[in-house]
Amino acid sequence: MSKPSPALVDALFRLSFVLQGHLVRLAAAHDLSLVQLRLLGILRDREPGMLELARHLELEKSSSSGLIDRAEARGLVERVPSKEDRRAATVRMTARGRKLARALEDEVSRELGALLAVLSEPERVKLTALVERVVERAKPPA
Amino acid sequence: MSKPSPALVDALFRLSFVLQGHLVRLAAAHDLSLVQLRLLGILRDREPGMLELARHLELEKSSSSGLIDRAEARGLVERVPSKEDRRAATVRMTARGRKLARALEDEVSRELGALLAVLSEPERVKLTALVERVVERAKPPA
DNA sequence: TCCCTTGGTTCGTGATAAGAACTACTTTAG
DNA sequence: CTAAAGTAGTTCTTATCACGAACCAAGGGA
Repeated sequence: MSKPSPALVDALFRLSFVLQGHLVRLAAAHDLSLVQLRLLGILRDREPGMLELARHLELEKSSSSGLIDRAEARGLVERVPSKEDRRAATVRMTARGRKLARALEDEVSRELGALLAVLSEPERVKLTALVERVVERAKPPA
Repeated sequence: MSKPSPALVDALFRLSFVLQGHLVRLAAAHDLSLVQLRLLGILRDREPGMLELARHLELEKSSSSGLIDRAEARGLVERVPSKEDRRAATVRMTARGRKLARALEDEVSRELGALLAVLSEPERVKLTALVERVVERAKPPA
């Protein structure tokens, strides 16, 4: 359980604030909250029910209900009633939502690209590998 | 302006969500919001005025006013009237706030330590260097 | 001195999250 | 087959928190 160096802890948190800051600003530019942005990210490759969605976003189901209300009102997602279970519905992105998600993804990677330009390609590869191993370890608890 | 690989973008954002998630949970365990946590972080080595503080936190001055109200009510910080300018006051951490900040810092680095244990010491050093260069570049725009 | 700027606070409003209560459907135990 | 228990979602009330506009002093020229 050797403590990591303060420099590393500090650098990582600074990085995380920088990244989140970018996300928040970019989302805001499209009138989205950070949670709505995460929602779009999640729906990119999933079509979860409310409950599952709430779990992903770490929200109460009542909160995600409201979240989807708002997103649906803006035409970004739609509730799809389940055929098998008449209580359930899944949430799916609309074409409009998908387009917005794609645009955001683009802007994000453009901005991040500017930051990462300080590193050489081999360095970026190395960084990718290191970070992936760390986040990998973070998954299990979830 | 070469786009970074999606894998890297993805890994970095995943990491940033993991880190922020830790912060949020830890802060919540002490009944603090993320912003209050950042406040403590900022006050560790500064004694800013309201306006300067708002800038650091990217809040409106009215918001930081309320923020400090709440933190002050909990005895974590105090407003120190400026001697030179009778309008102004600076915000300073109290002993109680400092103690809490220290405890949080400890918990944070303990949790992060568990994550970073997947890397060897040389790898951590490498990671530190890479991340520092990236965040360094992020500073200027601020 | 008069006016403009600056540091802060107050107040009203809006967004969002939690939790409890409720509806409707499914599943399970007898 | 039916009653009881569980599950998926919604609704409603409440609390937090951020913003913006209005406001109050107190500085600082000209």
